[in-house]
Amino acid sequence: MTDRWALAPAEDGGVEIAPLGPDGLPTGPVRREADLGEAVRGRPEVARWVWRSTAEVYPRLLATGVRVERCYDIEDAETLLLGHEGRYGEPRSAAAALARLRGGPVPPDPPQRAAEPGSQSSLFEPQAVHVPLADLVEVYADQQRRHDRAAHPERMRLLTAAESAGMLVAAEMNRAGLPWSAEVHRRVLHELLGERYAGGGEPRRLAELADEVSAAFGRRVRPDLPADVIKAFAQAGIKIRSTRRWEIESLDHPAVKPLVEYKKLYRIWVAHGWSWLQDWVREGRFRPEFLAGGTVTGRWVTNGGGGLQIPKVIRRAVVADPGWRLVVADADQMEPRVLAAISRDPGLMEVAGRESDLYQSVSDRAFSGDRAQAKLAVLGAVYGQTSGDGLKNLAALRRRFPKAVAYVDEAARAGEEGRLVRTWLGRTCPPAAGAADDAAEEAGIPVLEAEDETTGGSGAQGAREWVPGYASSDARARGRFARNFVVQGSAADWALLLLAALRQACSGMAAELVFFQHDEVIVHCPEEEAEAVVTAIREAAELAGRLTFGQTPVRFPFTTAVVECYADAK
DNA sequence: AGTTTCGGCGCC
DNA sequence: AAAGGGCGCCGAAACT
Repeated sequence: MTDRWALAPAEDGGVEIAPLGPDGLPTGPVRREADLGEAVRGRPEVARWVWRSTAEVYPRLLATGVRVERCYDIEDAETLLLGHEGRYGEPRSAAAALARLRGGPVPPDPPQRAAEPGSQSSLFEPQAVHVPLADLVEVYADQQRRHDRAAHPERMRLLTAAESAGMLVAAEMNRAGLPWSAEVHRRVLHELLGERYAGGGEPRRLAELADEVSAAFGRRVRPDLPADVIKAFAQAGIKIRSTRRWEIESLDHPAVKPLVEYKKLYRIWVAHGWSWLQDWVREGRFRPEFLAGGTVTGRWVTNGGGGLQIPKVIRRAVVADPGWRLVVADADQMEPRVLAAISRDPGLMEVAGRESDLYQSVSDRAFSGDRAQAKLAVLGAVYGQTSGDGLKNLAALRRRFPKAVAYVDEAARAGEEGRLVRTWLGRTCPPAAGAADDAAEEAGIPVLEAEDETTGGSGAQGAREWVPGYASSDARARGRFARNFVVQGSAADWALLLLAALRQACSGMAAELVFFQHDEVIVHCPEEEAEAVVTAIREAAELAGRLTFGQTPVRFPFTTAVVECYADAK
């Protein structure tokens, strides 16, 4: 069961396949077959399929009813390996990797295309450069050798395997879709926003709130225009820098209440209103296009429909099919648990070794029981808070959990200095653009930004004014980024292993993974499978912890809920 | 007229 | 009281 085979769809619609040996090179001749689905379906003994791009191949396999257990995505691995080697920005396509191997001219990557409502256009990547199987396997064999040269070869192998598994999960989720009741969604919209008026203008409730805002100012004000709102407050003798809610809310003015309410509802209307429903929900499913590893930290993104930003009130529209349930599972305090696992801070590991509320335990030890302060301190340490109560709390945290804080401090310092920063499994933070520039600026030397090639480098168009303190604030921003990167990214490493294990556990059931959001997963399953799924999630979480971080006392508990409606999960 | 950036806010 | 990390999305404003 250790068979690995390489696969490449041929340009004429057939498929090329070849068995691979331990070195990653073919052990037999490349075979051509007419049908992609049959080629895979007829070889259940293959334990891992090696291909250029999961997004190219797997949706087509799924469309013919074929699932695979494991794969290896060469272009994804190329991206991770290049990053690890400090070569961010080099073209990552298989064609480029092949050209580097052979010393030829390296082709730039084809441009990405945006998703369009209702289509799965970008999944098929028709613009990608075709690489024949005989060439593709050379790239693969070379990548195997490059894993050996990584800082931690075993972890790097786990990373590329895990992200390939994530891509299988993403493709399967894209196919399944999130169960969505358009009827419930419309009911929620009507309750919140009132009737729609003909002509596509604001619904009744928004129009009323806009009138209330205008009445409070004594003149016509459009609450959706920040410039208009700032001017209106200025005329009322109140200076504000922006119209952000936290800045508005503290003001003493009769317009505040309807304005804040307007902003909240306006957001629902424009981002998840009737036109969103029209664009993104088909046949009882919302299909955000999940993209594994879509961010530098390894978190996923969705392409289209704002799939990872579904407002809480709109989650009432996520409803299981009749007789089915949603198992909604949320990792408890994932980021501080991951920080415990990667920093090996004894105190934090002890706290994270229990399943009980981690923030409460931290507050008992360092914040005299004030959970809110403890949570603020932990998140501040992870996000790089630099002012306010955060600093005071950070000092308390540092006294009790010195290794944990030192770990993120060191990441921040490395980031500021432009050194490579990696997650636990080896995903590497891109070096900040202009790191060298900033070093120069700190020495007081004005620096020009990179010049636009199309201007021929003649003008001062790209010049940046030199401002005292500017460069160091930029460096600090890179520090915050790197500080967060090691925690958020290592959490993403762990989450990939979790998904892979959960997918494996569900493979014999009707249950399907339908949603994943950083530390939260939803499985859609027949009611009678729900308890088995809950168990599978718990076991997958612990397995992922061991696989990712090795021997560690840190636990990764989940809060799970078996519900018919997503909104009932919390 | 078409494209890019900005402001604001949703989620974690 | 004041504001730190990662994203996507929308309309308006600011550009070419």
